[in-house]
Amino acid sequence: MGTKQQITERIAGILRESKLSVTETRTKILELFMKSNGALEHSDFEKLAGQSFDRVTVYRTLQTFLDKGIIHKIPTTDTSVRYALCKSECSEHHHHDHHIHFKCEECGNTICLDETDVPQIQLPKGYAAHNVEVVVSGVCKSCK
Amino acid sequence: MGTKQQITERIAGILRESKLSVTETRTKILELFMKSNGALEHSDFEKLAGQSFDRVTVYRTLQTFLDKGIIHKIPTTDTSVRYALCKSECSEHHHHDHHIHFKCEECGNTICLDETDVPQIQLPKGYAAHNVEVVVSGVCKSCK
DNA sequence: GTAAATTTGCAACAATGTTGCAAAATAAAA
DNA sequence: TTTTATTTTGCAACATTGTTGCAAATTTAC
Repeated sequence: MGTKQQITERIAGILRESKLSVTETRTKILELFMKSNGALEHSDFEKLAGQSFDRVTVYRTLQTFLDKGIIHKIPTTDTSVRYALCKSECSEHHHHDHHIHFKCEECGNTICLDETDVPQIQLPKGYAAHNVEVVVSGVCKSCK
Repeated sequence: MGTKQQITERIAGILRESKLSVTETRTKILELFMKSNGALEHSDFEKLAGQSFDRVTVYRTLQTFLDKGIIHKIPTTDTSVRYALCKSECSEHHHHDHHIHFKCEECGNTICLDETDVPQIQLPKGYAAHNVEVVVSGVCKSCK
């Protein structure tokens, strides 16, 4: 994954590409996403960071990242909202979120299965599909 | 769909099958589900009913219906939780939620496409799938 | 280094979800 | 049908989560 220094550089690059100021909070939140290798929900940021972020700042930062296509949301059946890093093909104007999500019932982690494409769905006549979200739940590799 | 009388009878039947007391609130909430032909979220109940339910009662009623397999949740990317009626094959111990959900971007409605099966997903090695949720968003029949 | 623009943190608020408990409604028993 | 036991409801109080305005601090551009 590279040295601390390299990661910080990479993060600064991502932010500049999206025309965002490189701030401490944004850098730390992106770091958490890179380290976590899974989806994070709002409450994770205040815990994981060790230090405490301001709640409002986290909300605003996540919204900004969403707007710029740096992260995407993952559907859940509860009230939590989960976010994950987008791959490089995503941009502010075009989201290629063509992978499925896997939620492990053991460890609770949600991860993006980037190699697994979402299937074609044959809808009834009269329906037009713009986006397909797939969330599989079960037991993940590590918990098996 | 039958007369008001018939519907009330059918609802009472559903409740008794699940060993639940037949109460006014439960009956009205099930009526709303049957009328709506789509998914409902919590705030809908207080609005749709004309009268106002107690918030706590609605929460508890929905939780009870979930436990008994009368309704199921639908994943969303926001903090709202959406519920829809289960078909007859569902029970307290076994959920056959093998249909996909469609969310219309025009009217905002979410409906169950009961005829459309959930596709088989080929997961990477080491992952075991227990449940697959599919939510398609786009434009529905009525809004086209 | 200074000025302009952006971001942050606080305070205050709004919305949503939860728990305990007494009153009311429903079901079961007599 | 009336009485008793069980379940459900509604209220109050609280906890959690998300939002907005604005002044202070930070970052960027000059």
